[in-house]
Formats: sequence, C-alpha cells, structure tokens
Amino acid sequence: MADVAAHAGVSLSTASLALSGGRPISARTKERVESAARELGYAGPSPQGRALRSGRSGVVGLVLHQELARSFRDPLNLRVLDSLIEDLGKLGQGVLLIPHPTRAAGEQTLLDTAPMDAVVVLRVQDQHEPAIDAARRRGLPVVVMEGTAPEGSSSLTIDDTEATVQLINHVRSLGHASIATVTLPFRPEDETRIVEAREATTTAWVPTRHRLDAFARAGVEPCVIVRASASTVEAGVEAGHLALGHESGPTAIICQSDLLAAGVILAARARALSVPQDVSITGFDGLDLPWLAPHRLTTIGQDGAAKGHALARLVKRLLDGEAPEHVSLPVVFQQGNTTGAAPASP
Amino acid sequence: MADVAAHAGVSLSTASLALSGGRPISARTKERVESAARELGYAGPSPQGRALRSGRSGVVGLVLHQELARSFRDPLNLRVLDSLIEDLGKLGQGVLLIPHPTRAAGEQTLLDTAPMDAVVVLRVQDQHEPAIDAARRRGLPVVVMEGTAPEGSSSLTIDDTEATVQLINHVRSLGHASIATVTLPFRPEDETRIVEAREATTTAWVPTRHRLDAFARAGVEPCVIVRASASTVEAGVEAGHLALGHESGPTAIICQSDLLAAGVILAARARALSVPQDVSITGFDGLDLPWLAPHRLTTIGQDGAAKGHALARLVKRLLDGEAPEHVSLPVVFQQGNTTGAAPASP
DNA sequence: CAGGTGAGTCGAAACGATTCGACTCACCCC
DNA sequence: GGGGTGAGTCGAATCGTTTCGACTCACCTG
Repeated sequence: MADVAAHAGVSLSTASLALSGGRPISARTKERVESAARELGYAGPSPQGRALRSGRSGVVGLVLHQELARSFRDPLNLRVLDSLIEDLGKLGQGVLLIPHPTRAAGEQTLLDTAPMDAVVVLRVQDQHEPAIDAARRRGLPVVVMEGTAPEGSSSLTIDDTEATVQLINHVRSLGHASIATVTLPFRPEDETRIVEAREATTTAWVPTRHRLDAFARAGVEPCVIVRASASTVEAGVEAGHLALGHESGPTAIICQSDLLAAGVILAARARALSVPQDVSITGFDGLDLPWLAPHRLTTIGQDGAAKGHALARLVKRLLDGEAPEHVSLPVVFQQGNTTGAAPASP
Repeated sequence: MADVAAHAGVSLSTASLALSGGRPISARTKERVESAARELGYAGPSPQGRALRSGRSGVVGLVLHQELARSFRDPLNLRVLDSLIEDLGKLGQGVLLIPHPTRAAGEQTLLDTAPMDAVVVLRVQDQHEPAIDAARRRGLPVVVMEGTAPEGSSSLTIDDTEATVQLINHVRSLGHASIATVTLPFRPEDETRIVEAREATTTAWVPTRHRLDAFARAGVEPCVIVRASASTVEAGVEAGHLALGHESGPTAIICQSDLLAAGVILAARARALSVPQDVSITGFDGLDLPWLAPHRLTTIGQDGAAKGHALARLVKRLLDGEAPEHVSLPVVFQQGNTTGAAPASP
C-alpha cells in the first residue's frame, strides 16, 4: 500500500483512508489513489494486516457437532447455515467450518489457531463442551444453538418439550394408548437400539432430552424407547423395525425428527403395515419430503431460515459488544396424513 | 506474549520459540514459558499477529457454486467437503465458506476481504468466472473442481463423457432405441424444461456439457433432452413427467445425477409405469438412496471421499509452492435394477 | 481583519507475532 | 590451552494495516 501511496503522491495514511474510507477524503485524491492502485495491480488492503490492526478478522467459526456429512444430511441444518452465511456475509463476516474438537485436550485445533471474531456452536452437549472452553479461553463471543449456553454467551432454542407435548396430546386424542418413541442420539457415536427409560436421563444432547421430557410432562409413559444412531432415514428404518416389532405393540410412534419418521414409515411399509390405519407416526422439523408420497408427515414445523437469521443477529449483537441474549423461536404443529384414529383393539 | 516472556524471565523471541517451536529450546525454558502462559491465562499466539508475520492465515476459501442449501443437498458434495475438511484440518487449515460472488463487479466480497491462503472453487462456469478472477487478483493459489482450470491453477475432474458413454452403451445393448436424457442445469437460475439440442451447446457448466457430449461420442441422438433446474428429487420428478410424457416415447432415460434419476423413477411410478419393464433409468454419482427401495439405480459410482482427499492434496501442493497439477479420478459402472431389456414394440 | 471552523491530509504509533543473524558459553578435540 | 562446534538465547527488523492527534489552509463570521 505504501507503493500505491507513493505512486499517487499522497501519504500512506491518506491512501488507507481513500481505500477503506474511515474519514472524509476529497474526491480527487480518492480517484488518484484508486487509479494508482489499479495501475500497480494492488488488490486492496491485506486482510492479515487489517485484521492485526483492527482486531477484526471477518471470520466467524462454526463448530459442527459431528462430521459435516452427518450434520448436514439434515436439510433443516442446511437452511439454517444458508441464511446464517447470507446474513453474516452482509456484515462482511465469513463462516469457517470447524470440526468438533474431539482430540486430546492438549492438542491445538483450529479453534485455537484460526483467526475468528466469534464462534457459533451447534447442538452442544451439556457437560464439558471442549469447543466452548476453547472459545472462552480465547475470549471469543459464543452463540449456542440447541444447547445450554454458559454464562456470558447467547443462545438460540426452540421449545422442544412443549412442541412434543402437542404431538403426544394429538395422538392421545386420537385414542392411542401404546405410544412408542424414536429418539435422536444421546451423544456422538451412539448406536441404534432399544433403551431403558432410566438410560435416557444420561442424555447429553439438549434437544433429545427435552423432547423426551415431554412424555413426563404429558403424563404418558412411552411403551418403548428406541434411540437412533443419527437423524437419518437409514437409522429411522432400523429404529422403526425395532419399535414395530416390540412386544408392547405400539399404535403410535413419536419420532424426534422427520428423517427418522420417514425411516419408520418405510419400515412400516416393509412390514405391510398401513400408515395411519395400523400405526400413526409423527415427525419433528417440518421438512419437505416429496419422495415420501403419498404420505405427508404430521409433524412440528421449524423455520430453518428464521433460525439462521436469528443466529446471525445474535452474533452481530455480541460483535457489537452488546449483552448476550437468549432467544426461543416459535414452532407450529403441522397436520399431515400419518396420524389417525387408533386401531380397534383385536 | 511480551508479558508472558517477562513473567518467565526470557526474551520475547525465546517465548515465541518455546510456544511455536521453530528452533531448539531447552526443556527447562520451555516449561517455564508454558507455566508462565498458564498463570497469565495467555491463550496462545494471536492468529492475526501470526498471520501477518508468517503470511499464512490457516484458512482455505471454498467457493460454492450456488446457495449452500442447494450445493449440499447433494450428499456426494457433502462427502467431498467432509474429507476435504478433515485433510485440511490435519494441515492446520480451516475451510471458509464463500457464497458465489454474483454481485456487481465493483463490490467487495468475502473473496476480497477475508484472510485466505488458497481457494477451492466448485463447479466452475466456463467463461467469466468472477470467483477465479478475484482469487487471482489477490495472487491466491486456486484449485478447481469440475471445471476448466485457468493457467497456473490445479484442477480435479472425472471423465464425465466416458462414464456417460458407458451408460448409453449399456442401455443400447439392452435394445433401447429411444433414449431420453435429463440434464443438470446449464447455468444458475435455469428452470426445468425441454430444450433443443442446439441450446445445449450454450451450457456453461462443465459436467453438464461433458455428460451431454457423450451422446455425440456414442453416436446416439437423444429423443428428447429435459434440462432440470437443480440436482434434486423434486426437479427430477418434474423432468421425469416431461420426458415420460414426450411424444417420442422414450424407453430409456439417462439422468445426469442420481437425485434426478430418483425423481424420474418417482414420476414413472406415479404414471403407473414399471421400472425397468416399461422404462429403463440410469443415474450418475452412486449415492445410497435407501428410500428408493426396491429400486437400486444403475449408475456411475463416484467416490466422494476420494475427491475430497484429492482436493486437499492439490491444495497442499500449491501451498507448498509446487507446480499445479490436473487430476482425473476414476469412476465405476454400477449395475442396479433400474435398467432392463427394451419393451417389445407395440 | 482577527479569530473560529472544519475539511482534508500527514506522521507516527501501535497491533502481535516470526525470523534471522549475532552472541554466549560449555564442551570437546587435538 | 587454543580453536572449533553447536545448542540455546537474545535483539532488532519486519509483516501491512488502521487510527488518532496534529497540522495546514481556505473560508466564513462578526
């Protein structure tokens, strides 16, 4: 930049002002500096120099809760990320993908070494979250989605429990008495299997636990709890077979995600069970699943774009030095054709 | 860091050496510096300072070819990104997501202002690619996937044409004479519709064009070309209806992606056509689509993880100052149950 | 005409590290 | 004992900006 300034016949500071504009500059000077930059093939202020001086790198870290492929197999997360990226982009901030730090505590990860102005953590586990520790050590503002936010950080949640209670009451009002549930994983690396009710209390992931808590709040005991290994159709199929084959003979299955519910429906079809005549199934998220036709899930609709926008707003607030905030987004019950009256007892 | 050095009773440069280790340091000194850092709550060298001095920011930009949600609706891309992130993470490099720069030329985007050491561009358009221009202006190494690489940059491709020729020959050997094709978009913002053969020559996206070129190379004239708006099941359904309803009465449909093929199969089912008895359908990518059961696509398998690893290797080479390289990854023909003998003429 | 005003410009001081040549010694070898 | 060696440490320069107080002047006001 010094070269550009010299070539334009102005001082270094004037060149900086002309290019980045922090104070008034005469139009003539500005033009001279810009054409000098063009002639010299100067590509604009170096981000590194700017970052050092101004303390802002223009990067927001996004900590994924597991491998990317799994995180974003769920289209809802994609929409969240999409609008987050869009909004942050308008603020001149980019999104840096950071794998969940699972390595030994001593190791340096990207969280410690990459330039960042703030961190967004998705789907935080309850106890001992290394990602948050690392961010706080560096003094970075933290925004947590779907998890408990530590002191000083912002958070974005939805009312998982209340939403699930609505689903439970819906199927109960249709006459169902044997209600099963298929849950999201309790922690990374979980396999798909039937779990005991008491195991569920060890759930580290907030949405899983809250959606499970709904049964207690609704005063219903699930006849069987199947924990899925991930929010995928494949895991849903597997879980569906476990639930549908269970001795308690569930007539309704509350699934903690639409992808799981879709898998359960495929499992039901494979067993020649009609949905909803033989078994009612509910989802969670409100995804658009055209290939599931003719079925349309009865589910809870979440607005992914709104979540992304809200996250961006929370990030901006912290970046601007404002106080942390805790936002809860509304969700809506969506009636589909996968729930119906309980079958008459045999 | 100066404080830490003072507290440990060593010079600033020694402290730097002890923490970042560029030259031998006695174990005792190192220990002293580290404990001083711990006592003072020093979180390690500032990334911005380090980036300025060393010229490396630890960030690799990834330019998406459209909104994220569309880019990654395709699970293949997810797997690519996953292994790319993993490998680059091992090199201490993070991945920064950069929306495709569509804005007016004058505007500054993240590509111009974010710290980066290299840029990976997915699915490049042929002429006038602003992303690449911007990267080169900044003097950043560029790796291009699925596109033509400009002078000085590396590229990763697959042999789209040859792979598609295999599919065409496969269905031809089954006796099919009326072969339709459903293509990927020609450019962003394209809508789903039937196109004339001559329109196809304007295709800006390399994979679309190369897979289409296969017909010429195989000496086959497609009886109808349907261009899809995106690589999604929904677009595939729409395109499928257009192709299946076409007067030329295709008995085989070559689809440029598995998601499109899946959509076409759903369209066929909706029209009470059996696959492959009434119509044969092929895909491209080799995705795992459990919900398509009992159908398994006849398709071309691509190894997403291998692509990601290869990209990372190309990035590393350029980062190390080695010469650019052009890599073409192998693909494999996968026989499924969606292709069969052509129906006897009525 | 003196004094105030404010737009425009300049100098110089950070920002926080890395890096490299030079320096200090303790040690070894002949 | 002198000279060579090399591990360990130090100083100082440097990376490329932004920012802020100070300075210049032309212009306006009373």
